[in-house]
Amino acid sequence: MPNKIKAPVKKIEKPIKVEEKIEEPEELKKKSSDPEQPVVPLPKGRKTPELLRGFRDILPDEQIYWEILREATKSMAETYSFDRIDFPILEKEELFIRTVGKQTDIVEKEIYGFEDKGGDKVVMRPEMTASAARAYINHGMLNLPQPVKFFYEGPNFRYDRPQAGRYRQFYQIGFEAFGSSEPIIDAQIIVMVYNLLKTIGLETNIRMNSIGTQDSRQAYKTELASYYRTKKNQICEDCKRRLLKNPMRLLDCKVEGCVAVKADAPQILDWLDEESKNHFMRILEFLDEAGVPYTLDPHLVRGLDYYNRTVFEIWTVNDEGERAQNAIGGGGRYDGLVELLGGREGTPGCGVALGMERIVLALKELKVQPTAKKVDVFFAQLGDSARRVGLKVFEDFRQSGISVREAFGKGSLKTQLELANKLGVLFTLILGQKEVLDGTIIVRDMESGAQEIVDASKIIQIMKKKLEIAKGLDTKR
RNA sequence: GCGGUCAUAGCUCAAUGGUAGAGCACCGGGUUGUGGUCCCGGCUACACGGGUUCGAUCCCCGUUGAUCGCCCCA
Repeated sequence: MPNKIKAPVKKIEKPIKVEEKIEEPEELKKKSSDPEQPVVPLPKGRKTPELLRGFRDILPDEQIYWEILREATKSMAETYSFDRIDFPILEKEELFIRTVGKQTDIVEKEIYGFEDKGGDKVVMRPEMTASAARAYINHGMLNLPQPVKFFYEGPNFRYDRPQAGRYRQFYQIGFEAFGSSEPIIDAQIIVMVYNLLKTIGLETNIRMNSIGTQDSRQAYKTELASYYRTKKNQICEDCKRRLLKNPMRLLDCKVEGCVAVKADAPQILDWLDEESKNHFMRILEFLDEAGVPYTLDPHLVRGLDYYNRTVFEIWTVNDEGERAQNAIGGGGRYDGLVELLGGREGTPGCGVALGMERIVLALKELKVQPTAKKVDVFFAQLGDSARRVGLKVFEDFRQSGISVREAFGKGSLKTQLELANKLGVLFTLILGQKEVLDGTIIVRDMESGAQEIVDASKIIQIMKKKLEIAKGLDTKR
């Protein structure tokens, strides 16, 4: 506790330092750092540090879309009983090597990692499902009523080449359910996400596939590879590489020759074990029932090692643009994950991750126009005495719940009215020297320009009444 | 990691081998304390480095960044 009291005291000193910085940047640099160390000169002509590649600021203009998404997520999570959980950004490297897979691109070349001062190999998380499983085990959640369902939201990091909707720091929303292998769980997650996106205005299609169990998948891979080996002279260079590294990816190739070869390739669905096949059929039945549009995509393979059985991706429909066709989300079942991390044997799980910037991008492209929040009242002031009184009046308004804005930093009334106009407020309150002395406030109706002088002590009630009347007339507000 | 395209003010875009303009935005003004129109003024840019040239924003090379595609993924 004593620490908490001390902290603000220190902070008070800070603004003074900031001012010094503005006046004498060179001086301060020398003082603040080690005097032995020469000041590193900034590159010529570049006064401002630049954004790191693949990183971005999410500006106020865009926040509305993020808010819409977060709000919808929260309410959807509530109705489907997913509880909020947050994980640290830094995790042990081991966590992802064991789960995502050492051979995957994510781990092989996209990890932001370093050794910390204690010698631990740490990484900035490239995804969150592994953390979810880790948390499930760490906190003994196997003792809770199953399934245990969480949702989370936060940044992930992958050192990848930036592209539209792809950043090195990207935000995901995830839903995970541990402890049930019922196909209804898979279906419910898909239905929920589909509806979540629908409520914010995005029409999607789910691409569905099942990759069976480890064993059945392995058998299929072998079969597929041997099929392709016989056609080796007909496929492209990339595919020759895929054949060695990741045979399932062969089915993704768009090169003409390869497409022809693909037509006769063995299909994974034919290689599924009975149980997986059943599981998959049940899910599809549920989706049919729920009216979720989906497409079977036998070529869909997810890049993370922990998946088994169900895999799916969420795509926006009606993407006429030339943009890279990016899935806005993906997920699947990961029945071996918990066990892989040392949890109880056979603990099943299923989840989904949504790419937030991709959703925001889609919202923007589909011209989903978020309605800006309306402000009802603008508070204008003139002169110091008005400011002093105004601060209090403004606070009264805030507490009364009336949406109000101010510009105490501005001097002229003209400027303040301009601002009020831009905000589209219904009324502007004007408080000047004269009004302070008289104990009054001017209320200006912004539509008509009519003004009225009212008793300052009753201003809140008066405005409440006026707003009620004004809004009653204009149903749009 | 590989390939294509691109890089002029905060934004959208001009012009030019002799160092740059507009619109919007922003700030100020059009006499004392009144917005939505109008008028006036101000601010801010040739991504960075090197080469060719008497001289480069413009031509060439490199770097960085953006964008599109491959790979992969959210």
